[in-house]
Amino acid sequence: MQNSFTEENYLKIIHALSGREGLEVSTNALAESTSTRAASVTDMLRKLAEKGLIHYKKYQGVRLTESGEKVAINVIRKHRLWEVFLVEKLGFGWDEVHDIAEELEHIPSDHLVERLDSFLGHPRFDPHGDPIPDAKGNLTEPDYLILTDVEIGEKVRMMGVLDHAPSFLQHLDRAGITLGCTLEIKEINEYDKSASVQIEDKQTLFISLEVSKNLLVQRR
Amino acid sequence: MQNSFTEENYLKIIHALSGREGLEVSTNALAESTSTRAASVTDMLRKLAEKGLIHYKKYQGVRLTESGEKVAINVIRKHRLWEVFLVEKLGFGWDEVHDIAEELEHIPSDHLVERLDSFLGHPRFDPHGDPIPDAKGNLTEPDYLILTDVEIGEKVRMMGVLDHAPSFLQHLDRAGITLGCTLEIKEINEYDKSASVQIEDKQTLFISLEVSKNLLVQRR
DNA sequence: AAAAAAATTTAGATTAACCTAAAAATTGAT
DNA sequence: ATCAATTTTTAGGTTAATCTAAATTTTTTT
Ligand SMILES: [Mn+2]
Ligand SMILES: [Mn+2]
Ligand SMILES: [Mn+2]
Ligand SMILES: [Mn+2]
Repeated sequence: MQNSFTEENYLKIIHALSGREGLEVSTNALAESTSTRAASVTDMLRKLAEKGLIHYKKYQGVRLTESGEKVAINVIRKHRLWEVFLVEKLGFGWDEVHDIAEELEHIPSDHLVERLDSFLGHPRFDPHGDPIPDAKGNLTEPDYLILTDVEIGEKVRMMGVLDHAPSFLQHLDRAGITLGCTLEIKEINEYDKSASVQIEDKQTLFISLEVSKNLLVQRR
Repeated sequence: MQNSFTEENYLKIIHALSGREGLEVSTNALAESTSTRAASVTDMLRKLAEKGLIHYKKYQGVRLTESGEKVAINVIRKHRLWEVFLVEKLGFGWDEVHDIAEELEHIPSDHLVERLDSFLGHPRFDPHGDPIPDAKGNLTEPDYLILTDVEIGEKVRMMGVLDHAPSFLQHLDRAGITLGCTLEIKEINEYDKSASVQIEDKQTLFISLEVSKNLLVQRR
């Protein structure tokens, strides 16, 4: 039996919320992320458990089974490949692609995904810096740091974002902060923890703590 | 309110069945084409009528309203553009793309369709020779002839197919009959109405009446 | 113009994915 | 360890899209 659109969304969200350690995910957290009520989540969990896609015992939270993990990673692979397509081939901005990819990720042909992957040149990362699982389902999260963990004086390379909201991405565009650019922390303001950051050895500007918390970077 | 996947399929099928004269379509014909039962069709017709997408009076068959026609043509536009993408960019065969396009045609972003159209270079026809409606919803069916209407000795160009079944398309591939190729009717067999046809001034082969009935061609 | 056949609609159910309100289980705070 | 707060589940409903079986309308044949 095929998994529905809705089931795939649940699996993807369970994957995201359980993090790399595969922690248990709570009913309420899922209700929040799926924009449904806890009672509806319970219904769906029973169904997913019956299909062998999650481990579920009442009141104990859920984890993906191997088979559920496989489905989730495949959906993530499709989501991220389609985002690359939209940005690289169709010229969309990185702030415009999430909702469209949210639909495209449920198109079911394996043949399609593999051809799309070739057409795009087997990209390793999506337009937000997130890694793209390979055809076998291997997904390795690179361990970047968050900008708030960088010391004054350090030069880092911008590698990804934690928040994918269009408004955040547009804010970065206006500041000239793009994937791969160089950032150097000049100073950190005691009062509000905002940072003065030099971008690409050019202009220096203030970055709020809110923004710093959502920027993934790499030492260099 | 948005139209569901199912509603879009009904509208597209009503469009196809009512032909260019916009004839009434019967409940049974729709049940056949949608692979559902007549009772289910009746339910859906009531809904589509309430939304103003079809003209419907009990026992009288249906026609699309202007608004329904617009939706149907937009779905057809998306279907055919995605088919061009799959063949031209991803390298699929013309026999492989229909089912995938059947899913992609329901992805809702207008912005996406217009960018896809540009990316593909505003193609006028899909891989099966079917015309692609423009962004304003204009769809002009070229008036091709069916191969059975061509006289002995005439040279024609192959412009499209009436049957889109993979098995038929593969049969044409094996015979070397592709879109745009030249065909000359050498003779017609009295017994079974099969035709001897010369393809691209090269090999001559027999084509059954069944095949001839599904080939659209143009005099030249 | 009946009667028979065919097409269509209505009636009454089912399934997936949701909901609200109430009950039960777990957690956490004294 | 007990009680209150929080979380989760159960109970009972709704809506969209389907179904079968029965009723009704239209069409065709005699
Ligand atoms: Mn996204
Ligand atoms: Mn992304
Ligand atoms: Mn098709
Ligand atoms: Mn086509």
